Amino acid sequence: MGVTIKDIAKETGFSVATVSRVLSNKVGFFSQDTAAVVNAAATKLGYKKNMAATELVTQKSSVIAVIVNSTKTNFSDPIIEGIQQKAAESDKRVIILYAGDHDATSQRRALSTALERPIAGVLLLSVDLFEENLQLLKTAQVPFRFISISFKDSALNYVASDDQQIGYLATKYLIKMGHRCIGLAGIDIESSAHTGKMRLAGYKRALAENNIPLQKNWIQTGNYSYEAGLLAMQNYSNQKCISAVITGSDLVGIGLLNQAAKLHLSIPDDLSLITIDGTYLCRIVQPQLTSVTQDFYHMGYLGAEYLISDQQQNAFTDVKISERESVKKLTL
Amino acid sequence: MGVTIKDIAKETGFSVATVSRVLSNKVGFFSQDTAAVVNAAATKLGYKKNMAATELVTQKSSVIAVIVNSTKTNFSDPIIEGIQQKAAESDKRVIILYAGDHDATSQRRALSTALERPIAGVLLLSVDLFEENLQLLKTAQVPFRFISISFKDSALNYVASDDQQIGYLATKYLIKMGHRCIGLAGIDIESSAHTGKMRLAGYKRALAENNIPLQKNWIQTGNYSYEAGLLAMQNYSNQKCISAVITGSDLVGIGLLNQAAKLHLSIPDDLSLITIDGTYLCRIVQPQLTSVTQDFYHMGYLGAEYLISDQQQNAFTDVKISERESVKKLTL
DNA sequence: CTGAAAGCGCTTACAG
DNA sequence: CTGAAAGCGCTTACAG
Repeated sequence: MGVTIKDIAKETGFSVATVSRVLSNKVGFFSQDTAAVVNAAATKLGYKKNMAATELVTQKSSVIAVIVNSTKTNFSDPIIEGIQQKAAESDKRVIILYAGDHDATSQRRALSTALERPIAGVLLLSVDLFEENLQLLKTAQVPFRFISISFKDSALNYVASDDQQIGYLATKYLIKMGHRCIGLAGIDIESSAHTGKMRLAGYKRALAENNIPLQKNWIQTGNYSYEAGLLAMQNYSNQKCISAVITGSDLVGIGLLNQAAKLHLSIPDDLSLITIDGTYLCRIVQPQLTSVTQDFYHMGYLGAEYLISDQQQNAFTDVKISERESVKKLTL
Repeated sequence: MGVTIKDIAKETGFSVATVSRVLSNKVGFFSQDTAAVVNAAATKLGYKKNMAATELVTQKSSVIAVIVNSTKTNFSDPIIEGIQQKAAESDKRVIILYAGDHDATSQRRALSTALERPIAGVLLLSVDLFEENLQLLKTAQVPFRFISISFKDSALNYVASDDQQIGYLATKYLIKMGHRCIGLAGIDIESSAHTGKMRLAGYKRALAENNIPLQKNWIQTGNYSYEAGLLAMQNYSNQKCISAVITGSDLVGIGLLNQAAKLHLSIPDDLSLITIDGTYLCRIVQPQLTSVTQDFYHMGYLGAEYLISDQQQNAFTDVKISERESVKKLTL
């Protein structure tokens, strides 16, 4: 339908080969005069290159497919920005595919959409791939890398935060602030959930190092959602000992915050809160939430960089404590 | 690199034509026996169709490109879900392109990425296209439609909320609740900003119908951001008359809410708030924000439907008042 | 510097 | 029901 190089060839009298050469700027293969004529014709006719054809013949593509969970969490945006930045620097394009919310069918659909055309690689943003879909990806002969999710077996490449360190840092910070009864809420520690288990391990390590015996019901598992936060706070409300809680995501933290208010508990006077993620949500609630902040932007940037340069090793991006208003220093 | 129909032809002894026919399920053009053999070989070899090639020859595509602003607003998710739903029903695929935040360059990059390959159409989610990029889109010979943004001139097709009605409904609701000094905050009413001007028009109409003379500083313009909300509240704080404010987005509403707290003003006791959008953010702040709620999911669904079926008319999706906790009934 | 030709992976009249 | 052949829009050795 659109105008093709054939049209330009006809218009200018040059062959399609020559037209192709100037349009794809194969320097040294055409004169400036020719270039001028061809380019003029191209803009005159409103030519737009059909990359699909180019990709077919060159057998390579400059598009990176990013698969994202349409999850309730909200940190994909800075990751994607980081990816876009790196992609722009490397002259790659990026397309984004939504993989639903832990739904095998829509996960497969997203993956197929990406894999059914030539692509430079795929980046998976905190998507927990079903086994069948992982196989699909592996057989595709396309480089891929996970972002914001890490794995036990290092067969799968990733760029993520060190979840053990996150759990450790959060706990140590709270201890430093004088807390000794510390909850951990809203994380998933089922067998396949590496993230939650690592955070738990870091939490336990910090506790152990400070000779604090872990009480069983300090841990309130959940799926990182707002509702999980609500529920966790409900469960903590009859444990008077607890003076601080680490929450698995900003939304969990906000859930605790709001449920606490309902219970007439004041944050941080009656209960301190430190949340994991540190997205903008921390700053739009009252009180603002202190957080272990992940460097999502850099995670995306680095993930794209590793994918593009075909590096094989994994990487952890930095995390840091962002002190805001939800943790109270206890003086004994 | 991957396995092609040629490989399957070789493997099975059939011609590529026959292989193609069974693989793309041209019923009636092959026997069940043949199909069985070919399909077996396909799965055995791990065949994956190269849609780029298919699109090249058939001159059509089943992918819809969705261009989104990587804006601070957060209503794209339900819109995209609606699009995905309709796309799945119609056997279309969807790819998403980020167009930056009102940045001409990254807008063009997103558009080019979409337009440089065969696509079924493009959907633009509240992206305010620069003139040059609009021209690019128009010359592409591809159907397109805007979502969540409407236009004065109906040359451009859209599915959106009726912004005039939004402004009108919000104002009327507040009046019904006994308010007569009503602010309007965080909207953009510059010359090119149709959305803001329509909301303002609705607001003015409701005021006029109730014989309320509009005071000039009731209107605090802004760019729909959290910061705009903060600033607007600051500006309202010396206008004791104002008893209620309509905010241009949920983030603006939250900005007002938090700035009010800083000023020791209690919502809704000292000031009522109704916000426009009604995303999940309204439910995770305290008090929960009453809103004029837009039907983003349906907006996406309908936008995709109109695009696919090539309808030319515009459409408004429903809006409704969701009563929560931020508006107080004034009894005179 | 330029053109004719082959080919990327697929589809589809046309002929059998 | 099946195959040979042309062609989608491009690129790139090869020859000049």
